[in-house]
Amino acid sequence: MLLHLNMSDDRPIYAQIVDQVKFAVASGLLLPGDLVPSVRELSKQLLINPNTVARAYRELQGQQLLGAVRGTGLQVTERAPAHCREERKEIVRARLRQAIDDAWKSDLAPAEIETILHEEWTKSNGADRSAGGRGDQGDRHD
Amino acid sequence: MLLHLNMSDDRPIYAQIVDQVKFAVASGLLLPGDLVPSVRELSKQLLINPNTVARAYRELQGQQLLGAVRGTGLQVTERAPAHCREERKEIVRARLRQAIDDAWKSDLAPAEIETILHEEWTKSNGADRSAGGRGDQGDRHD
Amino acid sequence: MLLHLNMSDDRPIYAQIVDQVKFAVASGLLLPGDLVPSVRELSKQLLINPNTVARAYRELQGQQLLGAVRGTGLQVTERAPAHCREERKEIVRARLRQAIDDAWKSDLAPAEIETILHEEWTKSNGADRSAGGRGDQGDRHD
Amino acid sequence: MLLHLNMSDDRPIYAQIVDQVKFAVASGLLLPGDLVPSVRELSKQLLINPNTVARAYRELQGQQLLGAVRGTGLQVTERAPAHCREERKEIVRARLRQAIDDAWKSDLAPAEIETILHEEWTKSNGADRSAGGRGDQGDRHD
DNA sequence: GTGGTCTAGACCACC
DNA sequence: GTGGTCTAGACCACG
Repeated sequence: MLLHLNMSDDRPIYAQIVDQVKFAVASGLLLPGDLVPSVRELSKQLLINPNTVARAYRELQGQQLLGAVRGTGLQVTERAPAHCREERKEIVRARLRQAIDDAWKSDLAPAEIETILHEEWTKSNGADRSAGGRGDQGDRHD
Repeated sequence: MLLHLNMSDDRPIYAQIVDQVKFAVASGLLLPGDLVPSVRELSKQLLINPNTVARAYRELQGQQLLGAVRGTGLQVTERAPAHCREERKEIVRARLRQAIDDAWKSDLAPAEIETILHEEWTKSNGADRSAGGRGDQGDRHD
Repeated sequence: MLLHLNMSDDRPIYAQIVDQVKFAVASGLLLPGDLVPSVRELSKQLLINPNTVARAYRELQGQQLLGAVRGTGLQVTERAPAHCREERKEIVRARLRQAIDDAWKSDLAPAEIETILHEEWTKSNGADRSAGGRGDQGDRHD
Repeated sequence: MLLHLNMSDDRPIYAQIVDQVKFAVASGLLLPGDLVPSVRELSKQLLINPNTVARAYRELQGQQLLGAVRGTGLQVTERAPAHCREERKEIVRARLRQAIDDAWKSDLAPAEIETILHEEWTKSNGADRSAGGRGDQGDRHD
């Protein structure tokens, strides 16, 4: 399934959907021209109200990441991938900055901060990652 | 002034107060035994509803970082500094991990992530920091 | 090609077709007695659903701008040109009035409005127009 | 009453509200810092569902013309007036351009177009206008 | 009191 | 079938 929610997350459902779509676009799972699941279908998949899905999609349309093709559905726009990748990068950077900033403000020693940074980076690096483009983690391209 | 809020921040005011106090304790600005400003006084300083301050203090009492001294006010507990420092460290670590994780999930190239990490760390390191405790490092006038 | 659509326009496709035909009639590109393309052919040309074309033609028949000729197709009626020209004029007038009205309501200064009016008129006037009918009204310049 | 709807208008209610607010801001009826009517109050005034009002306000927040003050209401932002005035101007200009363009495309004679333009402008100019700033139709400029 | 989120279900226009 | 609009009513967090 393309999208999946985390009900125990405290973020609003609609916002999670927005983010999932952005993720999918940023990572190339959704390409320009692809149709996203219809409001009704996705709401059935996720067991939520269609309005909630519709709201998420509306938000994405407002940011011009999705475009309506009348009577057909909603389509990933041309500009979406660049936009999403850029946004993700900025978010990562902002989070990082804030974390580091907080560390300083909490009077953690520089060495201590650097240690944490290094630890987390190697840890994440060690985890065998596989994601990206069409083909997912499956090892076949039909 | 000990605390300052950011009204345009999207976090609840009471939570901002909680965090500010924790910061102050973690960084040694507030030491065990110090009295925090009274609900009434703080609410006047910050131009907010006394209930909001009260709620923040209640939260802090619940975490046993503040303790009531009858007829006097609320004071920082003995266990607070260690607790706060530990908590800050965990928060920093968690944020970092999440940022890195998101980077991976967004299909950013490892090199790209590492660059951002490095950039932000150097940037923060370059900024001449001065904060921290009382007596030993600071020249505060209150 | 006689008609061309703008899929990214927010107006319904069938309405766009209706308008295009009216334009063509108003400007003399289509004269009374001319046959419009068949539903099947036009839908193939424009890559749209035949139902959509049919709906547009139905609308035009309803306004008596097209008439069915049994076994032949739909042809432009005698009354169509005058009707279309009149309608276009009214639409232009209405749009203009609304734009000016909005300008007033928005508290734009009269001078400001007049400037915009003048600017747009000169601009459009400068663009070397070439349109127009067949035979008699030929290729007019200014 | 600050806002009023036109139920016979075919535009969505929420969009009408959005526009009304923008008008009010552009014309100085609402100034930065002013609170707009609460969702519940406005929905009662206009006899519509609170959700509909909320949606309009959400849209305005998305465009950063309104900002939430928690527990208090929604406030006109600093940047709103300039933004709204600019937008109105662009809308007027776009409508005008489109009307003129359509006129050309319909093969109306230049003189004819100019006549219409002139007629509508003088007509609107003749109507004794009064609007703008606080004080409504009073004839003073503070 | 304020706005924000979500559900449930109706009706519409378009293709 | 598609999305878009609107209503009605519930629940939550915040001040």
